[in-house]
Amino acid sequence: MALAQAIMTALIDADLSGSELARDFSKSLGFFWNASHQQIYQELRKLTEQGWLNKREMTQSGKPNRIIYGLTQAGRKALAEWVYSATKTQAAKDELLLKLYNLNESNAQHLAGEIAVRREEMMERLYLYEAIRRHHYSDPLQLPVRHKGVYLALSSGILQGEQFLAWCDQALEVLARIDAPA
Amino acid sequence: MALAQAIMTALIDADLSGSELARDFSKSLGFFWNASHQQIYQELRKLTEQGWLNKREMTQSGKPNRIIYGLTQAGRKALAEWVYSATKTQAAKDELLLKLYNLNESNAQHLAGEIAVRREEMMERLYLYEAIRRHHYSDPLQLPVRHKGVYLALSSGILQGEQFLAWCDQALEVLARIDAPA
DNA sequence: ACTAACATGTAACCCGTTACATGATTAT
DNA sequence: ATAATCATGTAACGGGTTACATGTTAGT
Repeated sequence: MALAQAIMTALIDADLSGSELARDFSKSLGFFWNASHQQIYQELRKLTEQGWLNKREMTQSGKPNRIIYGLTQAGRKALAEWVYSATKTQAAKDELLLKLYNLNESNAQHLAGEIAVRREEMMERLYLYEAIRRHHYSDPLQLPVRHKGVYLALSSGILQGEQFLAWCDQALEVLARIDAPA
Repeated sequence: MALAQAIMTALIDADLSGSELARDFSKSLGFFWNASHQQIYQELRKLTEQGWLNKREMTQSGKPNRIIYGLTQAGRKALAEWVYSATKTQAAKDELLLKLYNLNESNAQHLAGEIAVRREEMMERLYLYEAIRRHHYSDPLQLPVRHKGVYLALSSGILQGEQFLAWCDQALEVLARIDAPA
């Protein structure tokens, strides 16, 4: 949908190689935007051809050479303009909700188990988010403007996560009251 | 991802035509699972070939004939088994969060406007959810088991929506404090 | 030498979206 | 008659996922 802009956004502050980008997309920015390394390499080629990124090879001792990508002036301009374009959204799809539509006495405990696992995973993710917030965004009012935006995105993740925990608790309570079949 | 199961789930209680399914997928179940009519017709064909759905033509006075689909025994069995399979999740992708990573003095008011619009849309959606809850799920403890699952899915939507409103308020406050460039 | 990990890719497939097509009925 | 709507589709395209491919370096 907007992988190009996601990559360019990741390159605002620092030039990165494909593998570094892939790693970032499974962390920070990746909390809100997933991308596999295959997608990333393909998009990097397109963006370079388009003149929005430039690349340079970096010889490393002890590692294969990396190709470092950076935003061109044209790239920064395109990214800044994109902010004003129509904003696309892709709603989440979670098979768990669909499965709940199929709830019955037999599968209630199984679904409760799935929810319990999800709850744990979200707890871990929230610890991570909170750690980032504490270390980098403890005083939101003092942040430079752009970082306030990043802080809001992080906030969104934290609020969503907390809401999810509350929902899990409610769901587990409901499911626990359903008697197994005779 | 699981369009087949989404369609079968919609057919648990009642046999429906393609167009009715398409309408449902822009309402109730569709709150959690989007699908266009093109997808639905294609999937209906596959599911019928597979023996999970049967179809019958219904002559209507005053409308073109509709083809009504219903679950077969094999279909119900497959759906019940699917509940125990690995649960896939597709995280939401919202360009708005990405755009916030690009926040600056110039675009802050534009982004605030976008968030205000989103807030309104979510308010409307929440009114709808709440209306459904009041009319059909006012006493969750007394619901038949399967409907308790549906109620939990609805609950999830409501909690998510309320969380989103809270986030919008927070974001609008932060953005309002950013001074426009000279 | 051999294995594991790193870095960069290519190819095939699936699914969802957009655009287009067809026939039938109702309203004007 | 004609336009608008309903119902059911088909075709082309694009993005994402999965699987596979290749070369390099570090560790043993």
